[in-house]
Amino acid sequence: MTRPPTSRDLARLAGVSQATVSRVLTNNPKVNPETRARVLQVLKDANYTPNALARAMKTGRTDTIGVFMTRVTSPFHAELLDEIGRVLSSMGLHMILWNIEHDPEETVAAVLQQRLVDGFVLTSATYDSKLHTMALASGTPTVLLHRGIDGLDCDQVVGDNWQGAYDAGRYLVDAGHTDIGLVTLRATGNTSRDRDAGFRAALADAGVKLKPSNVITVGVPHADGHAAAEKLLSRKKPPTAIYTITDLLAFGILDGARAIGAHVPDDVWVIGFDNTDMAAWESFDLTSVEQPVHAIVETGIDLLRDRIADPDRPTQIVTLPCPLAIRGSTANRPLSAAKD
Amino acid sequence: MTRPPTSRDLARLAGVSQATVSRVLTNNPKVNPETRARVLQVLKDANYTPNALARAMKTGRTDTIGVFMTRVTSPFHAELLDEIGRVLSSMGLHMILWNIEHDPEETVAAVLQQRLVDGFVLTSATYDSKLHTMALASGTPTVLLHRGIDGLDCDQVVGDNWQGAYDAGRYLVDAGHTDIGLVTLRATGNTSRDRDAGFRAALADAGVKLKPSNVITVGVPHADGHAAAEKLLSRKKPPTAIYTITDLLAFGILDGARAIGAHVPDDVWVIGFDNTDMAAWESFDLTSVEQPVHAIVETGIDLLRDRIADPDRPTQIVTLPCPLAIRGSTANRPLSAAKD
DNA sequence: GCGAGGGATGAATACGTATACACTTCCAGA
DNA sequence: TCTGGAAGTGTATACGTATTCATCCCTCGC
Repeated sequence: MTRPPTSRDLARLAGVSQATVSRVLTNNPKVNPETRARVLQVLKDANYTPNALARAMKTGRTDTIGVFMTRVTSPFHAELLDEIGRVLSSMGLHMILWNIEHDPEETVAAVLQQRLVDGFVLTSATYDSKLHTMALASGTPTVLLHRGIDGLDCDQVVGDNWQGAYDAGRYLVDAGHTDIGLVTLRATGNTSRDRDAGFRAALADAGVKLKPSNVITVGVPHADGHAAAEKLLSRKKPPTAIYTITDLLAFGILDGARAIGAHVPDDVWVIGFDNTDMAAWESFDLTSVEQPVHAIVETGIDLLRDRIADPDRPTQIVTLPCPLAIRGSTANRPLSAAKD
Repeated sequence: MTRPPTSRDLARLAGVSQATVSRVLTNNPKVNPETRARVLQVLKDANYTPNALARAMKTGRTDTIGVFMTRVTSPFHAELLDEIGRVLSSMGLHMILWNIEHDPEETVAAVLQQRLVDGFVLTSATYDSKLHTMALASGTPTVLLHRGIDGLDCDQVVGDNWQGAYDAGRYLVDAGHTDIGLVTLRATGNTSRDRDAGFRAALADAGVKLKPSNVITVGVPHADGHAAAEKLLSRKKPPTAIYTITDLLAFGILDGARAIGAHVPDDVWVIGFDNTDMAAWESFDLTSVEQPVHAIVETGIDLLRDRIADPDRPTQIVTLPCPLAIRGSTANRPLSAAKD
């Protein structure tokens, strides 16, 4: 037959009622072992799979999680997405992926209310977006991963960006750097904000002044890091170290340095943020503050499942440490050399 | 009310039947303009969104496409995924993403029959996988993007990998190279096979011998390219050019070269395949055979929609050209130098 | 003035499953 | 012997929407 067989078709074949077939499918204990075996055999012979839509409509559960993300081509986001996919599938959950860069706001708004997922994962919460508000208002369980919103009554799992940035700053200061560059982003979310603020705090605490001319605010692409490095390093007296708030920008900075003949780390140290896989590549060999992607995702999905199971539980905000991964872009060297 | 309002609730509010509300929602012309306006107002006031599951169950269409993919963290795959997401969302379609690396075979098999998507996009078809066979057997419209299966009666859109590889080989030969390295993958799909075979054919046609010791078969990660380059370039008489079948491996090769002090392109030329965004980065500046990602995806999704609309139309196989993007990793230089 | 026909709407049903409820059988306990 | 209840199964219904069919009213043409 061209139409896929339904549980009713198979019930007839097995000589039982549709209800019994359904009970077998849901592992309902109230069914005679012999009957169960017979039905299972029929199901198997017919290569039957329950219609997920009908099941979802009846139970109200779709076993699907909606993920909102941006810039999938960015190395860190790709790793984050990969990890989310891994964890969800290990739990038997499907993933619907929405790229909020591509989807117009009204589309997203409609999607939120369609009840076609059991929960939402937001990875790119920003202060100037209403997405998280709308998601919460929809009544669908929601968790914020990677980026959080302070004070929002919503489960959140984020890295301790401020501390990670502080440690990076402290590390540079301790190595003797006093003329330090900061390539930063306009703070649209807590990540960029804290990665900026924590770093500044470390320098301030150490009494190292951050020259305004050493701070460059850019956009997200690699090319912007490239341009910033050229700008900073083509000065008469360029900074001896540059910290930036994403690995992607750091790669651009390394490239920019290469382009104008500045050597890393001899002429300038470079530190990124995210510790993506690529940071370990020979081309970059980048010191970077690590995002505990695995733990963030694992913890976040757990929180989401807990909330799906019990929507009224108190919200939980988890902050995970971001340790510094040291590599060749900041090879330690004598203090005097750094100051030179 | 805590439960989302249904069309029946709103029908009562508007003083019409549920059927009329439904007619308004589906833009059925057989409804009085005044009634339509009144209903629309009520819908808007209630901020109503139709239940996607119920609608899908009734119409048999979910407006969702299932995408099967691997290695999202690989630059090319990330670009492919991004493009697929862009195109689907521009058509108002949702995307369920399955990573066939993570999902066990039986999970995938079950998914294929659940009718929860209108169509499948397979981007990683391999000869030793049954995925494409199972997808076709499920009766759900399916298209193969990027990787194809020769002779399979299924819509396919692929790059002309063979020609692209041939052109790359020809380009090296024309530049005077005679001692050429090939870093290749075990041919699990048509891409790796053709990117290998086309290159070999170009050399053979030109009478340039490919030394067996110059051919290294590796795995997909960056590190494997790195290792291969070290192996090839640490010889007494290393090849003067290396071609490989993915950009990711090429990046590894560039890194490996850097690691042992070989200079690109003075000591060795390097050519990759995919022409990812990263190939243009200063660190790599990689000559690469371009995959027309945009055209592949756009064409592929069009084919898929056509097939959804008419399942019985003849299958179509589209092959798009893969031009060579030349960059600094193969800067042209005098022939004599190349031979030296 | 009357029937035909079209426009607008409501009532009823179906999609495929899960589940509350009713029913039968059979056995234990009085 | 009778009864209560458990085990197993079937019947009926609901999920929320789209759609067929029937109904009603109004207009138009004769």
